[in-house]
Amino acid sequence: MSAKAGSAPTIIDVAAQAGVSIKTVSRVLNQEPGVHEQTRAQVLKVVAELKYRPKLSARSLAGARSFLIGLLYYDPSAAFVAGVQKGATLRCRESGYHLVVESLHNDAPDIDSQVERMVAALRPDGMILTPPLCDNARVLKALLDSNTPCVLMSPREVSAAQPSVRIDDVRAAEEVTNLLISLGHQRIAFIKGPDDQAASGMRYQGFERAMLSHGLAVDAELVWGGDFTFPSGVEAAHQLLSRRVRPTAVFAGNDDMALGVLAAAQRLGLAVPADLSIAGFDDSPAASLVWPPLTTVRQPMEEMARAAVEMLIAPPREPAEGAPPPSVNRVLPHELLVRNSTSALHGKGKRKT
Amino acid sequence: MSAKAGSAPTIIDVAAQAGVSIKTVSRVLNQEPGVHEQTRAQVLKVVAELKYRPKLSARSLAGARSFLIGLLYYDPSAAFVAGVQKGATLRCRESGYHLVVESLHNDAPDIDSQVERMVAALRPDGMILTPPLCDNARVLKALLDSNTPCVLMSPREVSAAQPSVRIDDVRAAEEVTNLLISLGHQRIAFIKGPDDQAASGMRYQGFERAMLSHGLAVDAELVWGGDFTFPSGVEAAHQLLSRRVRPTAVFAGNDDMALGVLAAAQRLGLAVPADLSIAGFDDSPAASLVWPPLTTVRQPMEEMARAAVEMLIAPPREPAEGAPPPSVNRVLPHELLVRNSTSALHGKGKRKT
DNA sequence: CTGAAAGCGCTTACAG
DNA sequence: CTGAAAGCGCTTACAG
Repeated sequence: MSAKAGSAPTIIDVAAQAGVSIKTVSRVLNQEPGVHEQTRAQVLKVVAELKYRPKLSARSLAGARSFLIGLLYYDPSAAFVAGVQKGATLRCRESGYHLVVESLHNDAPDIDSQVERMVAALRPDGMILTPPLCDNARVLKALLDSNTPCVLMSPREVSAAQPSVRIDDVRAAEEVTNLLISLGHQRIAFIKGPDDQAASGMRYQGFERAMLSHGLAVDAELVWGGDFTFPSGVEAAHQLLSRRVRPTAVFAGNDDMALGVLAAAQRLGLAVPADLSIAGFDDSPAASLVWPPLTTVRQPMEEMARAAVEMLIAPPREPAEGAPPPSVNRVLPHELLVRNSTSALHGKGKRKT
Repeated sequence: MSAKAGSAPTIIDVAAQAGVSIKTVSRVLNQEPGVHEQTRAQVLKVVAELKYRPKLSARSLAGARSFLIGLLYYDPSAAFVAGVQKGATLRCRESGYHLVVESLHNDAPDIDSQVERMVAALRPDGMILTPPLCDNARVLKALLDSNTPCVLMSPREVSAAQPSVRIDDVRAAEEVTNLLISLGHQRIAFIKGPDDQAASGMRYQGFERAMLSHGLAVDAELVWGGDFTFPSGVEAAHQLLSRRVRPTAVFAGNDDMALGVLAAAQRLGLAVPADLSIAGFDDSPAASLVWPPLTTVRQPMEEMARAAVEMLIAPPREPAEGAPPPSVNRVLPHELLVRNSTSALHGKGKRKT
């Protein structure tokens, strides 16, 4: 009564061996209620003996779920994606799901068709979008049309209709700025990211808010528009450091640009942080691979990805009586990493706030 | 005769609309020979009109292929994985395949069971393994037992029985060393990677070979054992730079360690490359995000991944009469990137070789 | 608490 | 060059 040699056991083999119907085996495997405890134990025993593993394609074809979660990403945010992917695959594994990744080009003219083809073939139970794809209207429309649930990671706009996971970029940028101010810095330069990235504006907002709340003016001469790349950080540094009165600190909207500032400063013979404090944002791998290591903000990528997967595989149910409705827009705590690229201005020490 | 509103069209809808049997539709879609050109055109037209997309789960269940390629990776090699993943997903898309990724911990006690579960559920048509998983005996055995074809990327050992893709690490390390020697350096230090990583030994071999072939001795005092991490590069630098006669150049077995040397040198007040030349290996993202940018070796990750996918979806057929058998162990060309972290020794200029 | 039947949407032999 | 039938291995209603 055992499986034919050579081919993997099927649910029929398990049912026969356990002396039950395949429906009962299915119930046990899917943790459906209403199976006698003894029956359940017996089925589980046979499953273990036979090393039976339900075939995803059969489950997917017959049922309403595919046990597949899709992850769409666009290369530039590679460091961002690494953490996301780790958290997502681990969380998927815990629930018998699998992660299918797809690398897209944000500017591809047929990007919607690429997405449409992917979901039509795979029928994933959900999709995770990372920036800048999570702000791409054509991608979002293709997903909406195909009725695929998705969670956006750090999207530009948050709406009740669209589940998302993010950190509070404004608050985090405010904290970085407060740190610099508390170190005695007043002429603080800011390097913005590109306008088409959601984080750019939010981080600038946080910078501005902190400056104003400390009665410090935001000098337009000390705000430079970069594009989140290393070379644009180098250029920004050359511009900002040639001002009549030089800034004593530079806060770059992301680490790559901060690294550009660091490289430029070192090339110009400036000591960091003695002559210039530098802060970034993201805690990219390189941030701790330079000297001095960069003061920056860490986003909990893994945890954010886990949260995203959870929202997809266990869609929020009707909240219990009186319980608060589960939020579809989650904000996870970030972490301010104070490292050696920032220090007190001219030995003035920590200023009272 | 059109598909029921709301649900996606099936092969039956296409067949009805085109006035042929589903078998003929299947033939056209799978590019099987022996379909009248007019029939083919008609089917294709209806497919386009209906936006019909075959469902992967149905094809997979009925047929011998799953159209899924698995990518197994272990975090530390994150930078390596990014390129691999991009190449793999793009190549997969060209052939209607999809990439399922799984993040594993190389030391997990149940790693073989994790792999076994994954392949049993997914039945991928092939698997790509990156270091160090491609050298993990338990992973390889689990895959062999399940009869899943796999391609190893840069494995420690190459065998005719096991398809692989890699670069010539020995030759590349030799070239880096030759570069340093041609710049006039003679006291060249080398930082090895950990013994359990295949690349460590090969890169050291290349270093040694180049030194010996130029009549230069490999001074045991100038060889340090690191572990491919940034801190181990820092430590190596402190050790190597405190030797009675200091090295004028350091060749680190990978970029992370080279970055550690760079950071340590800068902290010690040494000018790079004027006082010390530094070379790495891998062209990690950070290698060009520091000042000076690192001289290093680029592995063509994307191309390697594309090659791996190809070996998996189009298994080598019987070679044509007289044609050379397609190699299952491909070696792709690397690229020596000479950047600013290396320069001629004390202005001695390029020495004739 | 349990099961017999139908069906998901394709491909595989097989036949003509 | 084309098609009718069976079947892949599960889940879904439905019935008891």
